[in-house]
Amino acid sequence: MATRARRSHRRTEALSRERIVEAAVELLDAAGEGGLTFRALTDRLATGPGAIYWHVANKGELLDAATDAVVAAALAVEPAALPDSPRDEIRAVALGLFEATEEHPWLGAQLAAQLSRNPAGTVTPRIFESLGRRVRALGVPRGDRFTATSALMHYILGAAGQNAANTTGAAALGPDADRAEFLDAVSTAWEELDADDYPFTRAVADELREHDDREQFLAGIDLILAGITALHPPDAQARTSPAT
Amino acid sequence: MATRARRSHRRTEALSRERIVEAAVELLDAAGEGGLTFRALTDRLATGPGAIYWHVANKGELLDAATDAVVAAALAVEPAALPDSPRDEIRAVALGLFEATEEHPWLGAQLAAQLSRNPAGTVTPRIFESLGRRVRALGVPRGDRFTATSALMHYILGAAGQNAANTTGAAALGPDADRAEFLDAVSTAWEELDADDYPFTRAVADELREHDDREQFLAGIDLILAGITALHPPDAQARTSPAT
DNA sequence: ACCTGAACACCGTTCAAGT
DNA sequence: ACCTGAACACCGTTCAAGT
Repeated sequence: MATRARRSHRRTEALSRERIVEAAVELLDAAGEGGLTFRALTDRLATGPGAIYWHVANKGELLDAATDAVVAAALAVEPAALPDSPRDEIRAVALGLFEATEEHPWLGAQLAAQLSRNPAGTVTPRIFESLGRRVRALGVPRGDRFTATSALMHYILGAAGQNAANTTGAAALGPDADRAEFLDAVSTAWEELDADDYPFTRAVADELREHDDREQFLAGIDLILAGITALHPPDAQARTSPAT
Repeated sequence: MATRARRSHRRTEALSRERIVEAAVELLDAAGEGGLTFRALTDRLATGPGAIYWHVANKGELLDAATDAVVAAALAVEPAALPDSPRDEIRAVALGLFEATEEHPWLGAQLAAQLSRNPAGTVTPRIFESLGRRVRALGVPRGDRFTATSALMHYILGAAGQNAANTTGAAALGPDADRAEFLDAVSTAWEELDADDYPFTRAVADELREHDDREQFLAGIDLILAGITALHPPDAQARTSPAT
């Protein structure tokens, strides 16, 4: 159906790693992980596969770079005027990542995959640093910061994956199906589970229908923040000299 | 190096979906997601691709089935004598899933991918039900159970993904490299990050080196449980009639 | 109903050759 | 140094044919 009007320009700019990664993100956004192929990429960039391999080692590295670019962009919003309570900042950082997985539905699965492929990569430190500074500012004692920050990060990654699933699921229902429609379908499926094996899931299925993703996500963040404060009460010393 | 001794039997059992899924899990365990191909599968099962397609719709469904089988097995350990405090049960269920991602390093990434591919699938309800029952038994009021259970599940999925990354990463270092060696390498990499951009991550890098994965994971569970108790204190009514 | 296996379309990657 | 594009090995999937 769509007219094949790509390659309208005969490539004015030279090829670069940035342009390639940018095109990769666009392809991923448009058609998911299956949409990113070297054929589609060469088409869009009006070049041959060899040119891409000059700038990028392989497809895995390209996926890593795309993931990193999107995460970096999501975290870069911070400098703008944010509420200055560490607690609200953590909520804002978390929500920024959450929203990135809404804009880029491939991101959730990719974050997990990227970690497996390249665990020493750049994505984890980025997120970890952004959260950890605020955890320190919260007054969490030195020895408890690693645990608290990890817990926040793991929750965010897990919830982001689930959220991406809902976006993808809605898209799979049809081009004009929205999220509410999809959650309604899942909720109905849950209500039809075996009564003996799934009493709890059946009982809360209707909450899935009504729930607001963002609110739900932030409620989880609040839960963890409450746990941090309960288990690791602010250390007076850490608070008076926050740079420690 | 390994002698190609597969197919020693001329297939005594008939092919079945179970046998196929079982072989798929074995291939995934042995060589990761890249190890599962229809060629390897037909080889191992001494059959042709058409036979597999008779029992399974496509590769995605096969991956889903493998993921579901492994998760179901991990959760099935429950019936055995478990500590009967809901809190300890939640810890045990969580640890069971965590250990499953250690045994099956592909599981972490696959859980995220499976959710995206088939969000209405069987894996989420299984985990959700298992955790949710204990959250109810904990005395969490009706309206807060969904949030509490979701938070636990998301944390577990995120941490499982990260843990799988460490296992995969260690394997990538070489066949005889262990986990501690890998964490040491990541820790060093973190210490070499830019001092201006990554002060927090650099400061806690050494804790990564010393940390025990399981302890760290359970500390996160405890954090969330503490948050649940703090934010949603047990409802006396729910406790006296736990079936509500 | 269940299985065989050749064939197809497509993919990531390489590399000799160009500028 | 950077790019071209044909070629290669491999993959998921199909399907006419068998039992």
